[in-house]
Amino acid sequence: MPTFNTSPGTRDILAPESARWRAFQQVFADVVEHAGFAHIIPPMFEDLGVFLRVGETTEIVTKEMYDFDDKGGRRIALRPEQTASVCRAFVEHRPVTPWKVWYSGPNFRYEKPQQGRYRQFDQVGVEVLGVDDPQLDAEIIALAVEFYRRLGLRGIRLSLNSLGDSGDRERYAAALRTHFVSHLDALSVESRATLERNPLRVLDSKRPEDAGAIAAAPRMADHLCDAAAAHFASVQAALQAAGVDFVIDDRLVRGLDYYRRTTFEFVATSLTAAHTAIGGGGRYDGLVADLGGPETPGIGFALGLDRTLLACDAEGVFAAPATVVEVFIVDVTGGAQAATVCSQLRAAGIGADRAYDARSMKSQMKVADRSGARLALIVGEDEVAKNAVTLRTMETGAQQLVPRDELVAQVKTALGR
RNA sequence: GUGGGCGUAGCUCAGUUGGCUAGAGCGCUAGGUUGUGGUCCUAGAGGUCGCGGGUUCGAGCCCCGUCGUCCACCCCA
Repeated sequence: MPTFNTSPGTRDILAPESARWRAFQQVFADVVEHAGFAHIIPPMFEDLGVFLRVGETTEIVTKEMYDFDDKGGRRIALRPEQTASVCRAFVEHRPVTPWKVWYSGPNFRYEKPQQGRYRQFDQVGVEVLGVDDPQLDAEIIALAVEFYRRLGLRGIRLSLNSLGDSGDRERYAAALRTHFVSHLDALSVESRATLERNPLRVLDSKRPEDAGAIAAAPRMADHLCDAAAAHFASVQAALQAAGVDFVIDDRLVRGLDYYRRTTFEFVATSLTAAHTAIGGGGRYDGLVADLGGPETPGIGFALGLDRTLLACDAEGVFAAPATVVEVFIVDVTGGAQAATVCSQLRAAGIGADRAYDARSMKSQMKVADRSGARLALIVGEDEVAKNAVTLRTMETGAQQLVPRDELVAQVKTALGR
């Protein structure tokens, strides 16, 4: 018999981790829905063209796209991120602005997997379309910070930068190219190749040999037009007013070509592996127009679920929630009693489970123990004869006989409800 | 895409210079206790040693390939 495993870069999320994922998404939904964001569920695949707008020099597009031809001859790609899909949805439905949406779900990139990097990876995020106001930039960032706070994460560093308007970005890229070309022999081979594709990305190099040339490179701050500089200053002022700590990092470029003006990134200081960036975002004021819509400003962020949970592990916070089974029914009279009691308790809103296959009491008690239930209900011949059940508190071993018609009430009392 | 480490039971791993029927702990099942879990004791089930070739009298061990996985680079969440 052939056997199968998950495809590379994918995995099964089993309990109790799966419950933790759900709790993570629930906390996020609570935070953003209280801030007026509506849920959007875009499709997991779209026409490849939607994602090509992300930028033709980004690696997401050039080598990581999970794409294929479908049976209708369409060129399809599994979404590598959700911002482009949200913008496509905006152009398709033309909702009134400001349009504030949040999402949660898997994305796909064809990469070589390693810790914190998967071919299918989950993100939660928000997008706002139709608002230029720098106060929104600050509010978006503060929203992410609030979410981290709700998880219990403390070791978060927020890096902030402005990439300027599209004209600024081009002028800066040209200045960088000139600078690095004149220092070509000081650059690593890899960075020389990066320079060909996208001079801004050279700033991201972590190679020690590049440090000198990067330190001497022109600064983005000197290439911002007045409007972009004023916007950036307002964002900083609003963040300070909101009490959000940040550090300006004018080497922060980020991987997506569509970013304009404000960009930011959250780094988990508790993580030591390669992937310490657990979330990021920024403005993408030209993206809606690139997708055939009207000129519409946009801003948003995406937070990586897997990596954020790794950070939670490193800090020992946001543990998986406890089991929902509160009562376990042990029935040594065949199992019919367990069926009745189980459905009675469940109908009363009490988490209940039972054993099967008429196993011995000892064996059923073991299962009860493993289930994590606080209470066991034991049904044997004696109890049936007395029209009662034995209620056992697992932690103490204390037992009492409870008449069947008082069962639900007594269980609730024992559970402290 | 590049480089390196590692693939032996459900899990974590031993396995000597290549040499009897491949082991341990945990977990699982059952019993010790025919009405009681978490501790303890006993027994049992469970493995084509990732897969395919090769070398050899003989391969879990050596060689080649392949797949998977982990780590780093690249890049990013």
